[in-house]
Amino acid sequence: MTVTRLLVIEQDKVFSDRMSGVLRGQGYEVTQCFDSQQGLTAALSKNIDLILLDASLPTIEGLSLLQRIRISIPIPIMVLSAENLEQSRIEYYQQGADDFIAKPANMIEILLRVKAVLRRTFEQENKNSSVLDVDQLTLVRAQQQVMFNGDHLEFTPIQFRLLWVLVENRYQVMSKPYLYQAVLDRAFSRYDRSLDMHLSRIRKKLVEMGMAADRLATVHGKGYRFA
DNA sequence: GACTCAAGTGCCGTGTGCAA
DNA sequence: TTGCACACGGCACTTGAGTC
Repeated sequence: MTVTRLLVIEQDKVFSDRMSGVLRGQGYEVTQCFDSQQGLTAALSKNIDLILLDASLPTIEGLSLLQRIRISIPIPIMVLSAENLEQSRIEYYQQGADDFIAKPANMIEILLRVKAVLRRTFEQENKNSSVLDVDQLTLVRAQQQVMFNGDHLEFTPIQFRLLWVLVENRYQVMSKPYLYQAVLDRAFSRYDRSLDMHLSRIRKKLVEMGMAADRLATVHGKGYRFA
């Protein structure tokens, strides 16, 4: 099971706790640091997938810390700042920030933007490594090919994308809004049943080939999970 | 024979309604 | 709230008739 590790470097403990709580609730492993030195050490020593960096840190201010981390490790960094001036945003982007969020920030927006940055990053990483191999199931992105126990299965482009996202995020509950955006490239609508239909067809095909139905599980009111 | 174009066909994605 | 069956529309591809 792959857990996405986030590092939150934020001096405001209340804000940090709130943000970390929301992120943990989505299954992320979150390390919190409250000053820049501690944050720098954690960023360099731990195996982190994404950093949320407060721009107004004491000791080493945000821009300097961003530069130091960016020189050392190539991971996505999102900057949170109360100073939402165009010039400062440009400076952060120039120094390697992957996203900029103005405070006070909405927790849902932060969460969605974290997901978006991670998605962009992982998509880039996965562009060339295009095979997923999980137990008896093999997915080849280039040929959009699905094999179960060595038997070839026919999937439509959307069905393949949906299965790919679920297998790629194995054990994680993938929310419907996320799947709509990632697979169908449109916003989730409560009464839109398209995704359910695609998932139903994928499940049917895999079960017919001998896969246990509960491996492609529905998490009531939350989304779907492949295990 | 080569080309164009309309009609037919099948696949895919979506919407709706019903049952669980 | 979800799974499923069914119907429908859009689109691409194939086929066959008509024209040059």
